[in-house]
Amino acid sequence: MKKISTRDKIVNSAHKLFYERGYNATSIDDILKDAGLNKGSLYHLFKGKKEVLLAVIEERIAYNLKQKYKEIDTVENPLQYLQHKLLSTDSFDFKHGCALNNLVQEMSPVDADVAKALLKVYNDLEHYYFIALREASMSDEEKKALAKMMVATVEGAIMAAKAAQDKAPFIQIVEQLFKFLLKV
Amino acid sequence: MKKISTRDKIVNSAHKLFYERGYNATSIDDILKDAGLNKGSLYHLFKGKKEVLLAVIEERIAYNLKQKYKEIDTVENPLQYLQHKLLSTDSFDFKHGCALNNLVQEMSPVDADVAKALLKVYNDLEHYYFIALREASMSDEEKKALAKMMVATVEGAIMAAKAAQDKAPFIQIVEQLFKFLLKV
DNA sequence: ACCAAGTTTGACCAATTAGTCAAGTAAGTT
DNA sequence: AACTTACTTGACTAATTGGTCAAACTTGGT
Repeated sequence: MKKISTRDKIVNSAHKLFYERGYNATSIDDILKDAGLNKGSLYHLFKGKKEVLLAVIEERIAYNLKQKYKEIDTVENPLQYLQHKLLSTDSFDFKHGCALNNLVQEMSPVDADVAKALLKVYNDLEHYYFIALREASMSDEEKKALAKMMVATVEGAIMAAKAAQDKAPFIQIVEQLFKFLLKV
Repeated sequence: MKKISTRDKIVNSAHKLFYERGYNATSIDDILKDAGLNKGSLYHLFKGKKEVLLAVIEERIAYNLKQKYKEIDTVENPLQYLQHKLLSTDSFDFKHGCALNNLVQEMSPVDADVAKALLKVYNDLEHYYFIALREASMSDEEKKALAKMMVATVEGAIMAAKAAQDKAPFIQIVEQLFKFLLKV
């Protein structure tokens, strides 16, 4: 039974609620209620709601991505590893989609600071896909372009699942994508 | 100088603002201010904010999609036509992304009625891509799966452009996708 | 002109929003 | 014990939220 710092309680609750409801639809009071804290504690630690969001992006979303793909450059068959990671059952929550994607949609056009933080994570994501292509016989430029497309397809697949509120489209699209990759 | 009905003024303003800011971030007062109308007019014509959203989805987003792709089953080279439509400069606003996608992200997990209306449009979108594949030498099942993947890739490309707040990633990904399609 | 239906006006309401702050408590340092 | 710093409490504010409604205005039919 380790005790969780006040800061972590806030960032955890904010992460969860921003993911499930979106940034605008989550109030500070919602976060505090979920975390079991009072208002002053939050404003003692953060300048405001936006700073909480930046912490969520940098300390949770970026971190989770790193945890998910950190082994990809040591693994034997990285493309297969990637496919397996994507299709493993708890890979993502089809109902709420991709935490990164969700925030990009909602926030990137609206706030430059947030957009910058999100773009950094997005670039990391593309980089992991680039590494997954290291065995492929093509130039680095081509790998980069292909990785970009793969990320787009997977993110689009998550969105398709969200539109249908059903995981099936996601699986179908990812399988189609990898069927494709084998041909090239 | 034709005069626009009150209803159309509301739906137009709502469509624009929902697209630019999102549903939750747009207040009824914002819509009314943009439309130059008073509160009672809106509540005379609509039950509430959600009904305005449903009108936007069914009368604007679905309609615009239809307008964009209605010629695709008569055109000579439908795949090339699709590519051209996607890459034509005013095809979409990279800053705000895809109106359909945006609403799916924000609303589908939260409201079943809205999710249903959005899914219908999403299925139409996939159907247009399916038609664009009519010349391809494969079974209808394969075409359907491929069309699904193409939609996902294009939607993901829009999201990549939104993340970067720059149209370039979108163009790159769409080009990569069609380069791919030629190989198969 | 008269009437009834459709439409518009804008003040009003209760609830919620992000953010403030003076007062209190806990925890370490000497 | 005395003192200082870090943290927590929760009442408060000003603004905004979606929604209501009685009164006023248009409009078209007779």
